Amino acid sequence: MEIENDFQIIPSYGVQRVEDMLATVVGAGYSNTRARRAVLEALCETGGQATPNRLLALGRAHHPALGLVTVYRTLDILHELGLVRKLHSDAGCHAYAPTTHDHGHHVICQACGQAVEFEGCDIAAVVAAVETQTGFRVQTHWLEMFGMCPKCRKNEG
Amino acid sequence: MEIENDFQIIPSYGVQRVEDMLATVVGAGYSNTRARRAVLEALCETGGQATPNRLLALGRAHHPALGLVTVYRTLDILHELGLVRKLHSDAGCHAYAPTTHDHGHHVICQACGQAVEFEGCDIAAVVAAVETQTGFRVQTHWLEMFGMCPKCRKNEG
DNA sequence: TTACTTGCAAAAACTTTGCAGGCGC
DNA sequence: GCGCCTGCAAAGTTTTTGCAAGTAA
Repeated sequence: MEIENDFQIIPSYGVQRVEDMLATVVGAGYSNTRARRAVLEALCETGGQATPNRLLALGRAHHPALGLVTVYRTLDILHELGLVRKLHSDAGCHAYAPTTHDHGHHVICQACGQAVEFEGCDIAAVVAAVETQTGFRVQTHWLEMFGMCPKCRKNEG
Repeated sequence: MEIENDFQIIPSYGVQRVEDMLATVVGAGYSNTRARRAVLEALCETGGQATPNRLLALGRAHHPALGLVTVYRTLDILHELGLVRKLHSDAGCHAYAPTTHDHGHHVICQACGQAVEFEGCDIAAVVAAVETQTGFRVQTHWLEMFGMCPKCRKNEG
């Protein structure tokens, strides 16, 4: 199996490839344009998350005329198709990360910002406890973890 | 025990009272001002969450000259003192909710927007699985649930 | 009285909308 | 060539900053 880039800690959880995402976009009836390819390429070079502004900077390496508006519009499409998720933190809620699993949540490195999706979030017991405690009926949830990625832990000794 | 308002589903998880929050603010060395009391009162009238703009509208009932900037600055202080948390959702990340527990997360009604804090989020097993899966060392996490509150479920029959 | 606070105005940051021209198919 | 797509400009939102006047202690 081919390693895509530095950020790929565990191959099976690596960054989704540009071609796969592009195929989904085209399959949904959208055109294969230079600007959209540039955004997808940028997204795959980010280490797991990026703000629209950062995607613009990275994308311009592939397509110098790329505009910020197009980044936003492309992210809308990718979100609609389930190819990206929005990440949230107290530091800001402007980052997007590529999706790699059906029911995915992210763990984010507090040192370098790398975001990796994990699977198997089994919190049924917690949900049941909350329903009993509050009387709510829980329909969906949202979970994010923050810590240190393997690389940053190694660099800290 | 006195019921504070409509939004208090379970007494022990009810809205924190203005006086308690004010005592904490004053104890931290901040002045007891009319504007700050107005924001605290607004916060306790919201049903568990509100945006700065909504707090401004509610707060002006108590202090007509209240300005939006002061709402933001007061929220900063309350956040620093751990008295409010920021809520996040795909719909937007502009809402704040009063804190009622040490390690709190919120469950939010998708119909009326009410937010209630719950305690006892035991996700140690999930954290351990994520650490094994990704190689990250998880330091903190963040969890939010979405569903229907008792009142809205009743209204839907 | 003194220092902290406030509210206005303005700026900054982020996101969306309108539109004429360009590009994919 | 037709119609989707793009990028610029401008507008709309949300949040922060500067500052003179006001208020708590």
